[in-house]
Amino acid sequence: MEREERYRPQAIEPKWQKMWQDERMYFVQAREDKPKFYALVMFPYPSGDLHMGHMRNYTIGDVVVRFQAMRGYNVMNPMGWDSFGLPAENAAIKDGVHPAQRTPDNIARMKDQLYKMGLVYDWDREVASMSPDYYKWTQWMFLLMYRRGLAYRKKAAVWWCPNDKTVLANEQVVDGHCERCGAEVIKKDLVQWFWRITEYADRLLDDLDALDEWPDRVRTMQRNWIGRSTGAEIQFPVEGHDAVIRTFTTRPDTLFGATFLVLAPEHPLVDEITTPEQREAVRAYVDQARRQSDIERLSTEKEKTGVHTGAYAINPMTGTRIPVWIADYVLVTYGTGAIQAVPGGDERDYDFALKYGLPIITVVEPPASRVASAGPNNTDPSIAPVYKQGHDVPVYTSYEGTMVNSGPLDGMAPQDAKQAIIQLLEAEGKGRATTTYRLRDWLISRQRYWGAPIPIVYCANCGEVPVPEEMLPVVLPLDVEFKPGGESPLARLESFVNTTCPNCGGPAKRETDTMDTFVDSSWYFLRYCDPHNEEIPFSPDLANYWMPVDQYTGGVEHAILHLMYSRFLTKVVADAGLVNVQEPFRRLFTQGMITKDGAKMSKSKGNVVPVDFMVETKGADTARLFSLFIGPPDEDAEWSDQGADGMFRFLNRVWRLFEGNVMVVDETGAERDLGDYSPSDRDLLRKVHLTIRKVTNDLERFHFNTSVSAIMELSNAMQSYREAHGPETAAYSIAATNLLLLMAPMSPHITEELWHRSGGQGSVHMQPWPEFNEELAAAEVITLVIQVNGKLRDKIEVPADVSEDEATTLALASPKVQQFLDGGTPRHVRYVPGRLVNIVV
RNA sequence: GCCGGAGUGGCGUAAUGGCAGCCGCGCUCGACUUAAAAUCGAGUGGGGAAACCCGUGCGGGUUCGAAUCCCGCCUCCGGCACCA
Repeated sequence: MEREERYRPQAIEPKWQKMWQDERMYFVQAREDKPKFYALVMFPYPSGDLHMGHMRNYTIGDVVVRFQAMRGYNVMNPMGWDSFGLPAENAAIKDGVHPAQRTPDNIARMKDQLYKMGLVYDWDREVASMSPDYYKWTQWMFLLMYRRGLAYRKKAAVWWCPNDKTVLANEQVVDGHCERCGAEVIKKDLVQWFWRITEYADRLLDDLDALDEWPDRVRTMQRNWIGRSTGAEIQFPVEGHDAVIRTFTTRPDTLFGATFLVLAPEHPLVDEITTPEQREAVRAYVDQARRQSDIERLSTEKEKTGVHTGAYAINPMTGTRIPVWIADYVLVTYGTGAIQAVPGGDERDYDFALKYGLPIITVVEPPASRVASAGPNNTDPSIAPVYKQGHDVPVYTSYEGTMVNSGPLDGMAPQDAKQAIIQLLEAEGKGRATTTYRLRDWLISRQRYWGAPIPIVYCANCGEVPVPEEMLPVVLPLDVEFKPGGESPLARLESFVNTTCPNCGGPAKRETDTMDTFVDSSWYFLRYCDPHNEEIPFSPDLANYWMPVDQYTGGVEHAILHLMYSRFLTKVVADAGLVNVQEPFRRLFTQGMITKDGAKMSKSKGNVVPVDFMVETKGADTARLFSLFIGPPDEDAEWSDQGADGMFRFLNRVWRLFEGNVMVVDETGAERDLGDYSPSDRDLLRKVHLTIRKVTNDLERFHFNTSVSAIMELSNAMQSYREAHGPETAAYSIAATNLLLLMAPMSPHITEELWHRSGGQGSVHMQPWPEFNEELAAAEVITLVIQVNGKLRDKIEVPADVSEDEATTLALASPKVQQFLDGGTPRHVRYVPGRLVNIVV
């Protein structure tokens, strides 16, 4: 290599990018002679420009791909575009450029940026959700759902974003605000399309247990979101009416303590049972509840309020007449929208009972030990009974204790009483065991333009008719006025709306809502397996070969929405026999954000570090390596231009390690006897093999920051060796070869360049991953730490195979130890082989 | 309130029962240079002249030995939250 030539990434990176692309190095087919590895990074929304925050994600994915390919896997690494969605439509409204025009431009720009970062994809598998070739099959998925009874239309109170002028799924509402634009959402009664994800709630929950290569955080979030609780539904007849109020409770054992019922203000029976005397008060309360924003209403700080309907219900076990109230702390959307209030066993009911003077009965007597250990100042009713406002009956919510005042349940433990009362209720037809979920059905219709049309027509004769498969796709028309106005812009396009019924041929109207873009992204990983199939969404054989995704990488912000919808769709597709995996993503990695000036990079904040800038000034390898080195990849990290400069300096040092006549070797292991190496050769080879072990383990476990630091240590060792012995030794060649191989997945260009310059055959990326050699890594001399009373006092060099007796004798002979022994004898000596001697005096 | 996760030099971090601070940033000094940049070298937790002492959010505990394990707090981040 020319001595004077400097490292100029701009001169070498494009050359190798072109080579990887021209040689189709990462384009793959299903084959049986190699194990498969499906690597996937969440496909991006094509907003146009990528910054280093995005690049951390794609770099991680690329390292996985190149690493697993070197390890001999048949690696599929596809890329595509989540190209339907609101931002393009909103931009179109603002400046008149049609999304169908703008989006391909954005895709081209982003593709170029991915290319310049040296990211390698199988571009033959590229998909874009906006393409009719793709959304034809998204519509097919809708029909599959419809056929299986999982797609239905109903009028419901749904979340509406007044800014984006569309409905939102429950999952897209965060703290009462639109997940996308941040506007406060409101409730509207609308007829909408839903997918019955609740039917899969149990499977979605139970199968989480088997996803042991997912972060616990994500699994916990999904568990919370599904929110399964088991209990009982109990029927309370209303006095003087045919109506029966059904309540849901997780504590049916406390039924004998139910002294009133509470309905949500929106409960359908409210009007029917309210007495004339209470009509005015009830109406006022309902109005007031409706006017409140959900944020106000759901505040736990607020004092509980309610009003008596005037009606009474009968406690089915005691026969007691108990009043029926309405209160806004009961939610119409959860359980049955009605509860049995047990003030003695529930703090909310207790507060409510105290405020309105309702009766309180103790049904669970706590063990004396609990009361004693909680002490007199306890304020937590889940620990011990609490007497609020000096009332003589306490509230106590724990399961521990004995049933009292509960007829046949008296003396039982609450857990046993729970089973017993359910049996009694079921025997008498007054209730049943049941399970409820926090999870709601997935609202998939949107009143917006830039999405896949829902393939349904409405016929005056036949009613709701699914568009037959052979007539797909229902093409999204381009000549549309996309100003939103509360209904889909498609509704104003008569040429789209008016059609004929596929059933009877009579006049019909098309559904004008489009699908939530999360539908598009819930199955794209299946399409990648067989992206050009024109007959079916994907061939089951190919999907069965590639699925599941072995490594899925993306942002934790998708922990609930995208990841749960994808799991749901995969299960439905599996139930239909199209693929034989129940879970789409075997291993999940959620990477942290890169911040700049303490905030997420965004154009509006002006704190982005653009890809083009990084590539032009320091090169793709520096950008890649620094984004891996910046910190643990699952945590957020702050971008530092100075840190990136440091990484550029490191690559310059690596470059200079190859100055002079440095040759890489084909066999990366030792091809000579250990005895032929000098002691400093052996030291270098030891470092090489320790680094092979460290980097291999770290890349498997996604500890990229520590692999980079291990590689830096190796390069420092090579630098020292080179100064003493020059670069033309066998040991140095072996070190140089392994340095390039270990760095190749992370900094692919410089390694490819140096590999070729140093006589390497073929691409560095097609070489086998280096093997760790235990023998070469073994040390002949080790440093033994000597502690006195657990504190470091001395270090001695000893042969690696030193015996305990020898080590102990050497340690006791240390002058430092003698000083601390002060003439006495040690009380105790502990030897940890190969590590330390601890002397207790 | 409940459930997770995290608190270590000036900064990003490393060490998950055995040498606290690897690697890097920054900083200081030195070499090269007319000079600067680049590069290279030395140093860099605090105190102390040194021996040594102190030090991983706070308080206790287990252990020969604790950043790491246990108990009790504090702070920050994320999720859920009047969910019956």
